[in-house]
Amino acid sequence: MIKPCARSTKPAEALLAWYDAERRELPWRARRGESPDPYRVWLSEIMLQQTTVATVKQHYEAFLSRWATVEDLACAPLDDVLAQWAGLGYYARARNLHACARAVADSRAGFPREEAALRRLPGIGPYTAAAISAIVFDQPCVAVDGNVERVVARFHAIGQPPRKVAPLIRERASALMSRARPGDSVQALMELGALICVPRAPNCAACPLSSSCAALRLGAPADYPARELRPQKPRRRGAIFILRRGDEALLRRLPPRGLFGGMNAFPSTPLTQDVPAAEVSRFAPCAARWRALEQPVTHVFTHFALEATVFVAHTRAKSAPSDCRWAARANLDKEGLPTLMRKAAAHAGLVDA
DNA sequence: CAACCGTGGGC
DNA sequence: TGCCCAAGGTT
Repeated sequence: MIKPCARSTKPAEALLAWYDAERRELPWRARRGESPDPYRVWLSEIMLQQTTVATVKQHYEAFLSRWATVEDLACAPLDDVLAQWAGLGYYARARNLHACARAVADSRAGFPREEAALRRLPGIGPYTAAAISAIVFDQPCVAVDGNVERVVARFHAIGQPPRKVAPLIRERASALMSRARPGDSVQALMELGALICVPRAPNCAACPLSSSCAALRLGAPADYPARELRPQKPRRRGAIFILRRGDEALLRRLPPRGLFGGMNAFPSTPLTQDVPAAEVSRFAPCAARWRALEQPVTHVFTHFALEATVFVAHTRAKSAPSDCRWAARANLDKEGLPTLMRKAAAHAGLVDA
């Protein structure tokens, strides 16, 4: 923590007062006067990585009721955790979540308090380590997420993209925190970014920091933070192969890592490569009378857009290619599918959209 | 360290 | 519609 000069105390206090009055009740947030549960906060922080509060709310309660403690989660089979995670995206998070639960449960000491110790656990990076240490254990850690970057960049009218001036952002964020209440200070900064200092049209009239905000003084709060140049998103083509055996079994292939790593998936062309229609057939899992569905499925990932033709075929063969396995059609929902694969299954009339 | 890794919603 | 953004981490 940076020792504050007298002038920086004021915005920090104003921010805390605003937070005390306006904070949302969230499923993972301790109520006033109650102490936070490390497991609940950790689980929420992992889910919230690059994921909106609205989306997390749809998955959080079900996850928590299925595994109420970190020990419960540690005992669960990884496949169950991945299935429960289906639809949330960034599936490496689920594998790291499970590995982290096992590490914490094995330690017999619960979650560590210190930022450095938290940082060593799988799936916990700089932001999450600081957030957990501050929120759960009220340690004076500075957690810088996208919200905090935006609030600080505006408050100080910082012209460079946040990634290029990370140490400065961190120092300025620290100056906006109260030494007396680190956990609430961290949450207050993020809450301000989520509710008031929002990306497009910030509600400066309702902002507790407006009287000292440099970007507002310049008349252009929405111009901060500076945007990074983004390369254009490539468009890729490919195919997804759904092989049916009678009415009850479907062929699956589980990518070991990378895109959809560990997740239930149908055989496909390598989706991270562009495969023109004329070349997709050589990626079919076996020879069969493949029928292409009329409309391709489209799906937009973070770093590329995909248009995939869905092929369907029937077989009576009981054997499966070495890297594939047969799985019951009835288990599709229970086992969980990534959204792209769910789209393909829905296209083929196998599940509801 | 830049690339990779999902998904949904807002405008 | 296409782009931006969301409580980022890993390699």
